[in-house]
Amino acid sequence: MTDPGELLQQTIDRFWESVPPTWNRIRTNVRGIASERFGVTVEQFHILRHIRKGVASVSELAEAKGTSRPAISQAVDVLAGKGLVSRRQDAADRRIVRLELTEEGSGLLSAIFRENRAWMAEKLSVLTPEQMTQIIAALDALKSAFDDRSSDFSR
Amino acid sequence: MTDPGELLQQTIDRFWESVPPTWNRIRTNVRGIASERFGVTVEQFHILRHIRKGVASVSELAEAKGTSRPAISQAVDVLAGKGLVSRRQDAADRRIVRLELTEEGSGLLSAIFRENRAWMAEKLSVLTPEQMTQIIAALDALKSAFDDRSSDFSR
DNA sequence: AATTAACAGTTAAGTTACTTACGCATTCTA
DNA sequence: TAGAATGCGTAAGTAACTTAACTGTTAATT
Repeated sequence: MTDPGELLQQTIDRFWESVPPTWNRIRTNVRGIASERFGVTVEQFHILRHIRKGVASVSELAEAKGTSRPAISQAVDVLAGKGLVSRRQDAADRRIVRLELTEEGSGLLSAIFRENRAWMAEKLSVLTPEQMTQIIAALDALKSAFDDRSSDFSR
Repeated sequence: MTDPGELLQQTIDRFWESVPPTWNRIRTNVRGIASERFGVTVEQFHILRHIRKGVASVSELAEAKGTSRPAISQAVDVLAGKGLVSRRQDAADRRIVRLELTEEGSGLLSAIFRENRAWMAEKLSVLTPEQMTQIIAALDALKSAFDDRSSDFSR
């Protein structure tokens, strides 16, 4: 119907209209749950989340979160102090510190997610099944478009 | 095909898989442009963005950004010091400080957006027009689901 | 009309999460 | 085996936030 370039611009417009406020609300919800009920910050929550996803060394975490290694190192220090994360030297390469969630850390992360999911489910329940399947496909496409591996030939 | 509750859970899963990393990359791109080329932080960029959208008082900004009034007041102070934002007392209610972008602030915001849009356009160009229209509809639905006005009867 | 309450914004003091620069230990490489 | 590269941590400083307390302005109560 319209030319492809304009459609692209529209997509970008819609992204900037929709994603920041939506992400902001969800972040606020997580912050409330994480800090008021479990005494961790949103940033700490995100680190726990990445560790559980398998991003389990300081460098990988820094890369994934787009911050510096010292920032992660310090954050992990706090989390280790709270007993939520354990550091263990890698047997094969002793420079690497393998990060793992402790039982408590894992439980805490699950508890935060559980409460957040309940809240999100309530919000999303206004959508039709068709809208949901559309959202799933759209988010998948968006993620792949901005994925590091695509259109990066510098390695 | 599947029951509606499971579809909802899938939607939430996909949200958490896709939105944080995508938003993170875009934020990193904006940070690079804003800080290296224009000497402002991402947070300052977001405040400029909100002001241009018409969120033009300290309280409204705090509400929109989900932070405290002092945080905004301080950030605006920095932006005013850089000559990017002007404060003007509202004529009708002199408690209110009306915020406006200066010519320089407006130009800087546009310049950041221009560069970011070019980068986003390149990334999104791998998508088909069908995927783009789908993304537009999906983001719209997502935004409306998490909008403040829906399912909030406390006013 | 005077007093009180509510509101908009700022200031102050302290905290958290980040940054860069540097150092240490370990592993890879020439 | 020396030197470079890698992974992590420490140190010092900065940016952005928090809560508490304050000023000035408007609205509400009586």
